[in-house]
Amino acid sequence: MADKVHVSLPNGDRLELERGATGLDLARAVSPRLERSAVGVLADGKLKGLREELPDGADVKVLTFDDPEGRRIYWHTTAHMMAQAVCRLYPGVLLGIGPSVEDGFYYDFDVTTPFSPEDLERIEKAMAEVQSADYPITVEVLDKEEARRLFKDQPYKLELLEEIDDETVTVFRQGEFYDLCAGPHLPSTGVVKHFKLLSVAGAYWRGDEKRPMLQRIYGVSYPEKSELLEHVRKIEEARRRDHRRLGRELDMFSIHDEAGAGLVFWHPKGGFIRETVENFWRKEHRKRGYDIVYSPHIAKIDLWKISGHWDWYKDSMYSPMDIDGLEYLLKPMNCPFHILMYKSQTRSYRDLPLRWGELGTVYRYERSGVLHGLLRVRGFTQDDAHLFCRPDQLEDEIVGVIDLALFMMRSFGYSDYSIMLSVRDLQHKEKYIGDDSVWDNAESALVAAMGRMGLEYRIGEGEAKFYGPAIDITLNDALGRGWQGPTIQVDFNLPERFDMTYMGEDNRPHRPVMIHRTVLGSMERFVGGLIEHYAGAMPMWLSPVQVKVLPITEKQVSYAHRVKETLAERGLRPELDARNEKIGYKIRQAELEKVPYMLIIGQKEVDANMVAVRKRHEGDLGLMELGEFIKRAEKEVADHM
RNA sequence: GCCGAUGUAGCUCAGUGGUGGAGCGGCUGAUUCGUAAUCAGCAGGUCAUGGGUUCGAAUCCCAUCAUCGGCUCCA
Repeated sequence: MADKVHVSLPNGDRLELERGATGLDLARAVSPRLERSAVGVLADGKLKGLREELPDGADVKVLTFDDPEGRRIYWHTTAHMMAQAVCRLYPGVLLGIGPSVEDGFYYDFDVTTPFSPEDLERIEKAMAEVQSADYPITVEVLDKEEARRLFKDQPYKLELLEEIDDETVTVFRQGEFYDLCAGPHLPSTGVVKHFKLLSVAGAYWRGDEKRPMLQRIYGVSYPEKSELLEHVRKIEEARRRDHRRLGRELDMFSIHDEAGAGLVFWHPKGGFIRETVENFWRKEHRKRGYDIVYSPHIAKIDLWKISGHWDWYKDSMYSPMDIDGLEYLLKPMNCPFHILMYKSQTRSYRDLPLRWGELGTVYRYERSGVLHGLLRVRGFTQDDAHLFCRPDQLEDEIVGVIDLALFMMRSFGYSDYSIMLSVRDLQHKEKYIGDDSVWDNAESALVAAMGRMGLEYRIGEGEAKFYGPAIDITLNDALGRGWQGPTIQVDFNLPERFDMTYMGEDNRPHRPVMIHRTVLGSMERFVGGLIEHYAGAMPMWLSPVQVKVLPITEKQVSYAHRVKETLAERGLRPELDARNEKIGYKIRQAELEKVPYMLIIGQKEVDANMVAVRKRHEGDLGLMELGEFIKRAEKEVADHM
């Protein structure tokens, strides 16, 4: 047997190492820097720890914290360190699971008394001891019987153990701590440099609300202190942008105990934003061949029995109300109404496609614990639309919807998004309604549509609902956070249930395809998202107040008033602050209100018949003719800046 | 709905069993001021709601409602 092994690096280089060489040896051979920053290895696509032996002939990549997989190893080990600390402080604690997540890690514990924020500090201190002890992290392979004995006092671990198919399992040890874990992990606990525990919350064991509630501690860790500080700064930035806070401070909306949780009151300023969004939405839909319809807020329960919603979603619908001895429901969605309208006359193949949009207000019962500002409410207005088309029109319609969706996103300043196509699980075709060929055609129409538009997307196999494939777009906002954006859902079910038809060229009835789609989601959620995206500083076209006219003393008030009138006549939205306050005070207030422009009017401006322009966040732009400022402002409005 | 925390003036918060406070905001007055807070005075509270313990409750106990962080859920 040769005493050397060879591995290939990502850049194509081949490297010769002693047989038995580990990832750590490899990193050392490449560079001292890599040796310091290495956290794991990807060998032929499989994650390995740095202490594991490298297979001969493998394609290997040394992972650092900068690789997503490397980060996960780093965080996973930090989770173990936290568990070790918790075990030291709370003897008898039962361990749940402790994985890495998107931006950090957590570990679930079953403890008699829940953790308090002060406990987190104690646990951090104990973690620091684990860190400085720099325990080597070792792995051993046990057969299940040995593992059962090892974890005899850890019922949650025993449960996990029974679900593992292999005959053997791996256990990772660091100091006195050991955990059932697939790994991999860092070579020792000293590798983790900077960590912080962020929050504690209840979480059901295995996410099942019928199982015990465990205490989950979330945390994050980084190799560099500056990265940890940046992480904390980002959390604070998110707090600063919270639409609930900004919504109150900027007088946009309110929610009242007296009226009920999850029910939104739009104040004039928030109402303005919503109105502007809605008007823009209507105009764009008209341009693209949509008709706009209206439907009632309540209807007989039978309608939702036919649609199937009553069976599926009874628990999140409000109780029926009795009207003349018949049961009526507050509508949780608009689609049955649009279907009734469709069926109000015989449709010809020549009528299709029909595109009907509605800003439809719906009510859904959301459990009390999930309500959240504008983002999760009990009454909301969907920017709903239903398209009814022939199967051969599906692809074109999908292209049209995606194009509209992306146009709308761009118009509101979202340039970063990702797309998912949800299709059937081919292993379980029986779960889906509709013929195979209908599904095949629809799925390939969606694929073709995205191909035509040159879009990149992920495929979510088995993610489709039982009634049809879908396209979902996730937006990333200014902080890089994901938001649910446009959704496009093909539906084979409702046309069937309502027996919708159109007369074909062959003079026989055919089944139309139905597409549900929303581009903004709901007005509540969308405006809430906009507030956070722009941190409350809305662009000109969406700003309820665009210009604050600020006279320096009483002497300039009448001139300032004329300036304001002129702006208003040009269709801009000015406000005059003629209060008896110093100019610094008025400016400060206008800045806090996030008004895009301030026009400061002193004696100098009156004498010169000019205005001094100040831009939000930027400061003094100097003197301008009023006409010049108006041109600038109008351009900004038109460009959606 | 579940676990935990919280609820005091419009807002942010102090007040741990003995006569409810501050700053900001509001109102009034003075000041007439040049790019992020002028000064003074005044008003403003069923201490979330309901019950209980106590001579006495913002404070201790119970219930309810709501909010916050998560979990679960989201047609």
